Amino acid sequence: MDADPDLFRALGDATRRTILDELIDRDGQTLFEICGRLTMKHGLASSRQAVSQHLAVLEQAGLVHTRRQGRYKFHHVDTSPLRSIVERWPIHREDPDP
Amino acid sequence: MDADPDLFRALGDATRRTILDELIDRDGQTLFEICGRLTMKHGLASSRQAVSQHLAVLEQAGLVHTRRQGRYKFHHVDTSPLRSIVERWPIHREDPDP
DNA sequence: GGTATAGGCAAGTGCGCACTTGCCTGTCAA
DNA sequence: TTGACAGGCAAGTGCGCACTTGCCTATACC
Repeated sequence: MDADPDLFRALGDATRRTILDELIDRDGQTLFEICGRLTMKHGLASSRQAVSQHLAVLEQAGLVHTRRQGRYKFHHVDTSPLRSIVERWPIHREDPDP
Repeated sequence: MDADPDLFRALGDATRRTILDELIDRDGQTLFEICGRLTMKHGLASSRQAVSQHLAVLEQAGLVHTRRQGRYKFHHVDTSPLRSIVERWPIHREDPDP
């Protein structure tokens, strides 16, 4: 009945949504880069472990894919899971322009 | 930074998502109708108060509008708030058809 | 009027989840 | 090899949230 609870759970947290924003602004960041930008640009004093767990949730939802390279792990966004939302509840137009 | 936390909070619960499904299947239901259909069709033994609180969250998110008529209160879906999701994170195509 | 129906309000409870704390693994440069 | 750097794992904690419980208001039908 409910397709993917992981997707909605991932979107349920404000910090995770900001992480998505950051990854769209600059794709392929590492964990420490994301931590830094969250602190600098958004004033979110999130610890490294907190962000790491957030990224794990985003990855489980399929919104983020990871790529290992040496001791670095790059994170890439994938917005395609969001399509299931608008497919489940089609957005009817509000007739803004006559 | 974060436009509407209410929207994502509303979508975060599985019962609320099922309520949206039910209201799309049959718009303008009352509280008791929704309770009945949740129990019958989905096996969710949700109490009246629980569903009432769910509807309040959905209404606060703008996903449900209500219309009073006598002692009845009809609930109507409005999927337009979902547009902010795909506007915030545009869905790029996965090239499914070459 | 009286009663059943449809819904609302508010305090209390249990559990999931975000976050911390502490320690461990693996990679690169000196 | 040794140290710094990038990341992982697991147990513990605090709080928000879904749900219950109990009682109250208002509309409709007899």
